[in-house]
Amino acid sequence: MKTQIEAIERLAQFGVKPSLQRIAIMGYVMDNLVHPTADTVFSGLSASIPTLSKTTVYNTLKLLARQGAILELSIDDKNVRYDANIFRHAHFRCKRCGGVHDVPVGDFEALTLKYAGDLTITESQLYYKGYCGKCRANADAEADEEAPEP
Amino acid sequence: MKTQIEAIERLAQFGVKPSLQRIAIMGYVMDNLVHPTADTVFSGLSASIPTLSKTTVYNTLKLLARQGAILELSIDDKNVRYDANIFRHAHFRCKRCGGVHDVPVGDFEALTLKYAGDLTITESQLYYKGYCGKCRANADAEADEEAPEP
DNA sequence: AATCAAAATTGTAATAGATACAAATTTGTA
DNA sequence: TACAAATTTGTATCTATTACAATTTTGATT
Repeated sequence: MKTQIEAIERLAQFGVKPSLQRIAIMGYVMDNLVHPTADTVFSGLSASIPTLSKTTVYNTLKLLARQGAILELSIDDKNVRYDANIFRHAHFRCKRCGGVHDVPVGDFEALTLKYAGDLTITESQLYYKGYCGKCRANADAEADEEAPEP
Repeated sequence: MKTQIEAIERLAQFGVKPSLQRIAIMGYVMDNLVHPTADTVFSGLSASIPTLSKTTVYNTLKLLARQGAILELSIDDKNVRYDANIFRHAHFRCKRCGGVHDVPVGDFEALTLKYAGDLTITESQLYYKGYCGKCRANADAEADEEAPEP
């Protein structure tokens, strides 16, 4: 982990007491900005921390999200995904391969401060869905196979 | 169901062949704009259609969403929710009671037409999270009990 | 250093939403 | 009426997540 110190700092910044496991989990999410699931985090760390429990990973990720140290994404129907990039940005999910990508959005900020009736808004997420370049190409190729154009 | 004809029309509009079950499911989602889950739809219909299978409900809702006749919301970590209101609007989820509400958003439109690199965007959803009025009040009351102010 | 309570971690068992799949039924057409 | 295609059903299964009790670690106090 190249950001161990940063992980500890991030924990401190959001009021989370640093333990071996918490530092490792925070560090993993900061190092792997591919929106990992709890299972991915567990798999990635269990080699270096053989005693690590999956429950700890689940609990810690939820704790970190609750404290605001990471983002919890619900863009994936199946798995909750986590993101250490807490700067305002949107997410895209390919409906074919399931890959989740960051999408910078300029005026997202304008939409996030709204107050709607008696609802107190604490966070906001903008999700896009569609097809990534690779899957787009594959889908086109398959469509050609079904109805070949001479 | 007061919108049976509208349900059939909606199915036709999005290229879904009407069957007894599909009409009922489409109609239920149109009549109950509370973002029901598959289980809610099943419970709501199984009285009037005793033979209805839960698998049919899951499959049909997925089909309707795929065809664009309804929206599939992933705002709830636990359950997928469905919305027959296919006009552009945002959603709010209370982190305490789990209730999902509609939030009209004016310039959401501006964010949805973006094209990001090689990503082909087919849909976009804006989610807000926080506390609804009722839960906000309850949370405040509980906070007072813990640290009473004389 | 020794003690002890609080906090954190672990492991197992259970829950529940969703899906796979094959059998049964319905539909539409020849 | 016959028959293939489409739809529905029911059961079994999968898997992400949580509950919970036991164990371990931490940190303060003597």
